[in-house]
Amino acid sequence: MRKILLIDDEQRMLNLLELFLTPHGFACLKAESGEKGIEMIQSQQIDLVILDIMMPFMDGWEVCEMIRQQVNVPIIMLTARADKLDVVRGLDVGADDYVTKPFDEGELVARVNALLRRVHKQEDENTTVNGEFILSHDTYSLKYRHVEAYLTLKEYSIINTLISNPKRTYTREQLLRTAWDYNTYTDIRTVDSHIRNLREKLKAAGFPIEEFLHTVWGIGYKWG
Amino acid sequence: MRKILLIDDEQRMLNLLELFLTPHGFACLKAESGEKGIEMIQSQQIDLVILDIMMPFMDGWEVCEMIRQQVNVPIIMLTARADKLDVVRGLDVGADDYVTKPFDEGELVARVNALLRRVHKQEDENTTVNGEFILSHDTYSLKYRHVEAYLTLKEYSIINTLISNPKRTYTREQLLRTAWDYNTYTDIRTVDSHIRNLREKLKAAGFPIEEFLHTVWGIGYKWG
DNA sequence: CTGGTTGTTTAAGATGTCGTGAAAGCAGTG
DNA sequence: CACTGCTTTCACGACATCTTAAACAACCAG
Repeated sequence: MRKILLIDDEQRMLNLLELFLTPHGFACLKAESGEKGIEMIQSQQIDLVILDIMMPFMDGWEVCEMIRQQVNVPIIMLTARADKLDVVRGLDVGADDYVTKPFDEGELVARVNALLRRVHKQEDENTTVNGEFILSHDTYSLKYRHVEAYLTLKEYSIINTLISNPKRTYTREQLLRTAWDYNTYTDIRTVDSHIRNLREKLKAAGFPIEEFLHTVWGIGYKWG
Repeated sequence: MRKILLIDDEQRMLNLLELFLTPHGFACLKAESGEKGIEMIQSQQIDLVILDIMMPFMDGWEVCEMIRQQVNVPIIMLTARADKLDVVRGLDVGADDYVTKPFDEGELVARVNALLRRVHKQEDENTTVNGEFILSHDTYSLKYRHVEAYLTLKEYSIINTLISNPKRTYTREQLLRTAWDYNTYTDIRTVDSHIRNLREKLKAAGFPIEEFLHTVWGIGYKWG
């Protein structure tokens, strides 16, 4: 079930949005200020944000920008008028779509669905490198030309980080941070072990892995 | 200079778009059909696509979808009416933004710029640019006209210092301080060795490095 | 031209990092 | 509780990078 965070200072609007969305199988979380919304984003996994532009204290632009600095969640902005300048500014701070008030249930749900579809589609595309590799988040497996290799949790985490940003070198530190809990004190060289296992496993599956999973001497590892 | 590919079956519209964009420093390429547009995308580096929806043979939706299967270039769609269904469908096939006809120069340019900024934001944040040279802090590499040379840690540190302040001459002393730990007593001549390695490596990659990485006799080294 | 100073090149030695193998620690399963 | 597979740790040798030293070339002043 997808979780949608609603941010609006008007209680009425929060209720309306929830009324529209819940029947279509979305779980709604409500925040009546930008600050609270940002807190909620930090504390839990949100699939999509609907954000009002006109709010006291922090307006929608600021909230949008702050969210973007932290996570890459899709954002739909609520605006009173369909102003072109608004749209341009929204693109600039990283909004993904707009809904102008007043809106009906059909339009809202259509846009939410479209955006979720787009994001998840892109996600699938993002894990496709060189058109030949596909990392599947459902099955924790890496495919190369329809040959599938199943990965363990850590192997998956590591390669997910690396493959999401090809060419970028990650330090062992950084890989630890993304694949392990924050306060666990695991040996830094554990990363090496998993890299080793990955190489072995993928080579055994017949992948040309040595061309993609590289060691960057003195720094860490990279994909591509 | 950013290259924009315009795809529209009407010659008039192609010319109008070009007329609007060229004064703002964009290089325009024109294709009067989806097929030709896709060909051009395959054959060269395009920064952004402007795509008409209403076209004979292949319409904008199809073209958009096909482009997306190949490259991740940002796409702006041109639509006759501001239909909400169009927008939703566009999001679905992977368009990034819309412009409705008729449009004026200001709006078009604003949207193009906004989209380019959004796309290149990430890239720009982690790089230092000097003319045609791009030093990437994620990949520890130096690019010159799309040719990439990977650097070792020390090489990277040194060139990072130099390129961040072009024209400024750094003494070996200063370079040591920025690239090495404070309390390490390394020979001052080590800097020379790394400079040498840099020159060799970058020359081998075909960079005109002798025009940029200069020795300042009696003092040290400088970039530019 | 000459001697002293500074920069470059070369090559060999020191350092530190990486890959490997082996084994212990865990966690889940039947 | 034994079995299995995943995760973590550790130590050794190999080797890329970094450092040092020394020979050599370029530069400058007088």
